[in-house]
Amino acid sequence: MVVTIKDVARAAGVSPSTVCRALSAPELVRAETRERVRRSAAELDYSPNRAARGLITGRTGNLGLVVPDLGNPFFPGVVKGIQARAREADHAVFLADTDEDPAAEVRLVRTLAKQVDGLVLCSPRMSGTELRGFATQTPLVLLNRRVGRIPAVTVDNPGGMRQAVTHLTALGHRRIAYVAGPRTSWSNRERVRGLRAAVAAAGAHLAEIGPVQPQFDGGVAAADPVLAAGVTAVIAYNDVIALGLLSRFNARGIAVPAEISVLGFDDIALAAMVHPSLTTVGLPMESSGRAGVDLLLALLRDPEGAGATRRELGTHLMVRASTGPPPTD
Amino acid sequence: MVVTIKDVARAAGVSPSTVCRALSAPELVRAETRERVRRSAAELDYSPNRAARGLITGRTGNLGLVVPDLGNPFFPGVVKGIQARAREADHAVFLADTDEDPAAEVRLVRTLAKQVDGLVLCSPRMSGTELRGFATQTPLVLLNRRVGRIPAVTVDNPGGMRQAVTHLTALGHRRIAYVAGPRTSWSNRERVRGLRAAVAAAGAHLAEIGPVQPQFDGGVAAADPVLAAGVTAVIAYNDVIALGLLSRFNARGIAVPAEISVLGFDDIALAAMVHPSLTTVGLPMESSGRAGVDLLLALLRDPEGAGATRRELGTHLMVRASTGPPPTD
DNA sequence: TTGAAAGCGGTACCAA
DNA sequence: TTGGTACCGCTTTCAA
Repeated sequence: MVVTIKDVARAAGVSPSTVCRALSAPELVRAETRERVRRSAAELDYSPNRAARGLITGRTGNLGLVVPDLGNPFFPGVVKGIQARAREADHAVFLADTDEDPAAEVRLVRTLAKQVDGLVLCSPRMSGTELRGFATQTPLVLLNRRVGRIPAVTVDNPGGMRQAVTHLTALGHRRIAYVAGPRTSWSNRERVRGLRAAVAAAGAHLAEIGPVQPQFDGGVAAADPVLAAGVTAVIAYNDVIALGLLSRFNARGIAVPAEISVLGFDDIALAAMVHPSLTTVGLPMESSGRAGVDLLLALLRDPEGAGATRRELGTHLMVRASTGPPPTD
Repeated sequence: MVVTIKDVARAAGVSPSTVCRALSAPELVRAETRERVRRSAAELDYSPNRAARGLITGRTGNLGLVVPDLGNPFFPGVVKGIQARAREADHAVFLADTDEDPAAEVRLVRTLAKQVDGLVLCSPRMSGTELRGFATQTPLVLLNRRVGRIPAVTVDNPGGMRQAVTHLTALGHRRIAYVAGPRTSWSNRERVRGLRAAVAAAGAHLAEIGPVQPQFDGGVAAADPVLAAGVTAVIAYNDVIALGLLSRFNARGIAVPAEISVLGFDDIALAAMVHPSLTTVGLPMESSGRAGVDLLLALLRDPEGAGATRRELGTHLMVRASTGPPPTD
């Protein structure tokens, strides 16, 4: 059987109340008693049942994290940051993968909400209305999405696109393609917005392909339309799509970057491992996670949230081997 | 505020007991009352607090999952399988990443154990003694590790190595290198064992390199020693190491597979995406996860576990572009 | 078929 | 400084 507070109380010859105090408000207990209780607790290897505690304090010491798809190498980075920061603050993290299913997402949020102090929703797929509903019931922080006044951590997508376009136009590219991610993705909309502005400002020409699934196969499928568009460079919604492009170009014998330059977004670990290595816009994945937890903890301390409820983080271009000057023919 | 069973009871004009029954043992409630309760529950968007329920039933409907490092692309596959199977059985999954830290692993298991019905520990790093201790206190299933009689799901590592060696020797290779993973890894020990036997049976020669970190950089570091060993083929502990090998070979201008064949282990999604695509021993990652949950659920139903407590799953060789005949000079 | 009451493992208040 | 008691949200006897 699991050891409870009563077992410790009996072993130490005190009441459960005293055990509770000795462990969570030591200054209220006589030093001698405190020590006795602590020894008993240690001997019995006691640790309080957080769920039971949460029932009365309203605080479980647990955070919930919901992500759409752990298979997308972008998310593990965020998860790492969140876990690290949460652990520093002595909170455990419960993680749920929704498998890109908005309905499952709603169910999981509902289930999790009861057992945690607050939730971090990473790139949530559910509707803004649903999100607003949850936000009124439970402390909530969004990552990579903005909905009303819900606390959120985002990255500067337009700024990233600006850097990407500056890089390409400096190399001499004038005709650029974009392979779009899901229409429902907030990040995709932001990236398109920034891209159009940057391309227009540079007086270059933009060909928009897609949307495609933000996966390897999406990139494979987009490769031929990209070539048909007669561009000298292509920017993908994310790195995974870019890898699909590279693969298909390779299969068709198209040299990268000699014949076409390829640029990704996210800087997943993989981007540096493939050949040619992928030029990409790096996002601060771990920092995003940490910032999300910081916002959530602040929200828990001060539920009315007079403090900052928004964070926007910068991006940085990682120039690698997949981009170069356009062909000179 | 969150809606509780009392709110539903009040709305439906019945007692909390009746609400409880109407939702979890419908046959005990008159049809008319049952409907009234259900409508009220739906209107108020009520869902029971699983932690509170767990306090009394001893069943939370939650499973805990502990993995060493989500950044290793091997684990998300397993996690997917576990989540899918758990969801079918109406269980939520709480996932903790230990960041490869055995001490953190112990802490997390202890914290999680109180809030879940049982735990799946994926490739646990803690000592066998500690594992045995936990196993007596809480329902536990191990993935990729065998310790005493603790229920476990493993894959046939020696069998996978046999397939790999058969493939290489059939191509004509006689001198093969192995880049080893961590000495503490149960899987690595099993793979080495199978490999030595298979190489000996084929009358070939084996050069053992490492151990190295099971990461990209580990593979990069191992590449030069592999070449120095004068082999015509190399098998890596896992795909990530193999990718590091490919990268370094490429940088040194060594053609794969013309000059040396490279073979991985795991079949992470990435293996098919790189160029040249990676021949590798595929493990049933999702099935492992599902099987783990199955074992755990069986254990919960029948704690004495008269049933099967072990599952070993098969492996399958994925022949791709990174292996070919040895150079003919 | 339904309700009242006890209790799961804790914490918090009040009184001693 | 300590113990008794009530209660968090829910389930489960036991009676009615």
